Amino acid sequence: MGGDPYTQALVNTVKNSEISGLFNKIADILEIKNENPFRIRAYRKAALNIEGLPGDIEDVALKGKLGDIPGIGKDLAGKIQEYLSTGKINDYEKLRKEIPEGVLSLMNIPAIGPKKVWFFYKELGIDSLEKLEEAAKEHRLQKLPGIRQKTEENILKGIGFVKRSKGRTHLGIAWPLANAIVNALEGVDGVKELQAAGSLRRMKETIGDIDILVDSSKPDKVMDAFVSLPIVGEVLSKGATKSSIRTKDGLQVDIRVVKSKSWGAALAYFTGSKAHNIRLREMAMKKGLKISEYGVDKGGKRIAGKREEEIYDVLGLPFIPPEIREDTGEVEASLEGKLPDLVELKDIKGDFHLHTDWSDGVLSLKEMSEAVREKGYSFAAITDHTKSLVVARGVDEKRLLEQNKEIKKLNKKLKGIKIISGAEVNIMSDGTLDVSDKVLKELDWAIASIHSGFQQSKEKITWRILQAMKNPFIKAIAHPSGRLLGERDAYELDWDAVFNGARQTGTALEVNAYPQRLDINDIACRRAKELGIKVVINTDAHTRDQLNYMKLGVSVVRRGWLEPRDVLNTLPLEEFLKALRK
DNA sequence: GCCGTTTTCGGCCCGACTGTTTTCAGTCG
Repeated sequence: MGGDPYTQALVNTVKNSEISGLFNKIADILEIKNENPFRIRAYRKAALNIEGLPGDIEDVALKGKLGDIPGIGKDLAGKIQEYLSTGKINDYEKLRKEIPEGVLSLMNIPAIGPKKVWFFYKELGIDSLEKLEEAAKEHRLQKLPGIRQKTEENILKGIGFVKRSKGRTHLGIAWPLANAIVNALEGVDGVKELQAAGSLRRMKETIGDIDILVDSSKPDKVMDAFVSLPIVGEVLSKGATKSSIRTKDGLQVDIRVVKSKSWGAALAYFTGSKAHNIRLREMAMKKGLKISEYGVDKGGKRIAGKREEEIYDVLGLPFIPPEIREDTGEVEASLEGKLPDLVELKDIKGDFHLHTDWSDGVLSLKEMSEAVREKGYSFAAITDHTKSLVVARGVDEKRLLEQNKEIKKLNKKLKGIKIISGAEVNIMSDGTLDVSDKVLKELDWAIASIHSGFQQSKEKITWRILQAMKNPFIKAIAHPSGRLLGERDAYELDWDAVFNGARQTGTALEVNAYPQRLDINDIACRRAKELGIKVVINTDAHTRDQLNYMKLGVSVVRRGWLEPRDVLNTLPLEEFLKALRK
């Protein structure tokens, strides 16, 4: 395993999240114990920075560079070292004896924070979700001062939410929903501007909740319209400038109304990431400026805030696109004038992973071809499943050659679009492909992917992929990690070997834009770019609507800092085909 | 517990909303 930061991030950030998890737990306990809030914040900040570290913390520790991580001083560096060498942090072991694990877990319930957790534990000995639920149902909480019916109800609701919570929602669901909300509120009286912010605007692959920001002279109208939307399942709060609802599907949506003069500052603030905002605020402080969600102040005077660009302007920074606001080097790049010229949807000239009714797709060859032409692309590849994928009615070699002929005929008739005949070839569990070279040779484009044997060893699966890469007709590996967000983890893979293989054989890696896949992910994209490996963004569409997923794929590579030259889809056809010569 | 071209000590972000109060504490982002 090499020491490259991005590969490490992909395969081995286990220690990072273990340590950041422990620091957060320490912070929770200190909070419950009502300790110095700044000490608590120090732990939280350190946890955030460790979680967002682009490499393995063990490597950083080996180089003696722990102190270089923002928020890590002598004490916390010592605790990290202690954990890496002994697997434990002694101080934490002491703290957890004071506050049982079950008590800590109550912090996850909405409406419950450190004060109530401690209060319930101290007064009623409540140390688990179940005990709290029982106490609330028996109205025993109401016997305590400051707790009445409403609080008890909210606690029960919160427990219910935690119990059925499915965790984060993927972009494929959140993105259209946010758009629908924005569209529905656009026409409300007094609304000047309206936009989704938060992790959704940064296009993270999964999001916790949706944040909508509104510039309106009549906030009450916005609030009324918002809580009356048909998607609303429950109104969590409704105020003059801030409201929250939970949709019928359980997704929380927050809305916030600001004045025009604060629009830009609020947009920056609510877009985040938190780590990025902290960096900006720190820079501002050094310049004697103060950034808040309302604007930028200098000596108590407001000097910026109306437009988001102004926030970066006053700091002397070029505008940083939302997708890379993660404090993983974008501030430095901006300072040095080295921000990437990120790929845009309009740069995409084709889609190279499409299914038709020859296998498990819905559209005919002709319908799919016309659908891609409508998307404004000048070329596309049909890549139906091959024979061993029986569940998807994979095509055998004979049918594949027939389809190839059909496509040639179709190309003569169709105007404004060039269809490339291809296939999504199965990588069998023994590393062979289920289509012969003789047939692959007839195709313009073949991608290979794993659809079976997910449980094999890391070495075996890696080897299978490397075998496929060595085949001169395989131009790209489709959905390389095999993960399905919220459903299935990625199979185990030696990513160093996969990246090396891709580089040596000139094989591209796919960014599959299917919302459950988004595979390879943003971090891997950044790694690929560093190594000069090309990526190709494909929708894997089986229907007309799914062609729209391209937007999600583009957002993945944008988060991975990719520029048009890093992405095969941006090339004109001739150059595309030339780039494929292995 | 961290940090430093104002500082090695004394700062460190705070406003909105709810539910309980009768002027405010707790939670959240």
